[in-house]
Amino acid sequence: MKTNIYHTHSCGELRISDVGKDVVLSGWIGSIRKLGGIIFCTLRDNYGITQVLVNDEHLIDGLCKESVVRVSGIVAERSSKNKNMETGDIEVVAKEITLLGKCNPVLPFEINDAPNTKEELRFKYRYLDLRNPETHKVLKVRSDLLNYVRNKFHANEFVEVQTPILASSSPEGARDFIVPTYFNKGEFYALPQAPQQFKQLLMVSGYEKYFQIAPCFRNEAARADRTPGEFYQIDFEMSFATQEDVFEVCEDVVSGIYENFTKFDVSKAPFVRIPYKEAIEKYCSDKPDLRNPLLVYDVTEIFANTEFNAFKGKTIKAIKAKCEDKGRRFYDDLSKYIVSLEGKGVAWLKFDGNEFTGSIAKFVTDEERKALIKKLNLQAGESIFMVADTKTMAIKLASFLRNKLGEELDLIDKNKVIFCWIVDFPFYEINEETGKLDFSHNPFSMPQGGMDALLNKNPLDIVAFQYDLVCNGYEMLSGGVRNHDQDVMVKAFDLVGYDKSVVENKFSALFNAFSYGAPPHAGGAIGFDRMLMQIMGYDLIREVIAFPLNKNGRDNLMNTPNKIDDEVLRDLGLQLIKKD
RNA sequence: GGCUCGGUAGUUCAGUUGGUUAGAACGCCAGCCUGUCACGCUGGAGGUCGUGGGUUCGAGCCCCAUUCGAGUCGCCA
Repeated sequence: MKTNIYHTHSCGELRISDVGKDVVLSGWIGSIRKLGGIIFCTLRDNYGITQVLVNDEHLIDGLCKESVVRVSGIVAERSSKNKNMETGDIEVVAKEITLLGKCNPVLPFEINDAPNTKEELRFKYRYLDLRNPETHKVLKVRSDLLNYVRNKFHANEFVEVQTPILASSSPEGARDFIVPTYFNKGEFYALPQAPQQFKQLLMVSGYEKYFQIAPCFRNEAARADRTPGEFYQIDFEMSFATQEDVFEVCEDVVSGIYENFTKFDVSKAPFVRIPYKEAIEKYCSDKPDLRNPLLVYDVTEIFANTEFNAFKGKTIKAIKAKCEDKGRRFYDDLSKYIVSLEGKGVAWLKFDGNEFTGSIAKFVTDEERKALIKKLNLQAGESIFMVADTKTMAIKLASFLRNKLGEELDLIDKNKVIFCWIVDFPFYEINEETGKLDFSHNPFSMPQGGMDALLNKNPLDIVAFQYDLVCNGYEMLSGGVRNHDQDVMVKAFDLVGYDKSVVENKFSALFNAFSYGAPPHAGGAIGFDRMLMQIMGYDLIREVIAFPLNKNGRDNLMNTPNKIDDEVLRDLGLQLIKKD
């Protein structure tokens, strides 16, 4: 703490050893407790809280809570100490109190109670919200995490490069934010959805190891765990590196982060690797929450000859769980939940060790019953929950059902953090709308087997060097070994019906660069905000962002976005279309 | 774009079958109080019940529309 006219100490540092010292503190008045002849105030700054004893009422004339003041006085030992405060052994006996910043006595909400206030109001007055010590801490932890990550990558010889914000549309699949410009009327920048192409170009430049805590922009709807508009990724790329090399770096960084920033019981590296196909089979999800012990079974074959109409010709997924104590209501609520996701409902069976009871018990034949018991290794007291639909839909619904059951039956240990790598994502898939072959993820990852696989394998059997790091059901990282070979790239696009000219034109920078000697390279990007959210135990990503946009992409503090003057529009060569 | 939930005092909320002057807690204001730390006690002020229409003798409550906010599906690596 630098001594100046405002302070000799911070509000968090005075201790019993400082008793007798003349001190000056500055900060916000947190509370004023008048006990007649004496008054206790708390003074709060960035570093802590100190109690101020005021013996003369006139010293605080005209002051109210949250006023900013300078207090000079003498440190004294308290006659009644407060063990809950770091500075609780002492107090500052005020000699002089100067108002530095006055405050309206009626605040939009109480600072102490800020986290319990309606989010809308908190964010409109975010500067007040962030005064609350609990909320205040978030941005400090964010800062520490940024620092940790930077140091970690620098220590591993990664070069930090800032890639353009004013860029052109990148093929990530989301909609772009478009920026008009005065210099080139009728043309637009796009804010980058990720620095994907730039970082690959840096590999061609020979930097070998690149990283950036990169702002990314996607013009898509928000969720509790997804910001609208902008977010940050820990983006990195390595040349002459394999998938295993990437995993090693990530496991080191991620393990370090969780060890240093959390008290969770975290899975140890190396993290378990699960092929995409297996993840879909066992969990019906490519981002399974492994804290949840429930597995999904495919029972389509068992019901191949069923008389139950809702099952006929459908893919049927089943989950078994112990829930003897649950009544009819539990099963009905699950069914409602599945219906809300556009499913048909949940078919369920209770098993007492011999017989089934439940919604579809009367349709289950003796043969089907035996097959179910065998396949699911069913025990007395367990129930079976089933969803039947088209294959895609059944998988989706089973995934939601698995999560919901895990939550409702309290099967998820909140103190655990379990990481896994989902690997071997399919390179191609059939586009459900067009019925044609399409890329399943991004077209820049390397198909396993390279040109040989593209030429000789069934495209739907080709898997990519494409991987996700999943943690407790959240996708924390996504990456791949990139395709750096022009010929393989052209062939990969050829299989989905794109001519060489499409690749040349659409991704000209990268494609051209690869004709001048590109090293094999691989990398990924960690969702920074989402990881911080989890580290700090929040369910809302907005909590860990300084000035978050709301669900609709608005900032009611700064009134963003807003209309611009007609004159500005004209200068940009833009015209608005009036809505009907 | 769909579905669900919500908007009542500065804040967080309650408000019964549609029925007198719309309540509580916290905060604010005033007074009392010399060891509080969620201080305590007494009193007071504070409301266009999101907005607009409708039904009714009568609407915070019922109906329609609209707006704002949240969750979720679609979407989004």
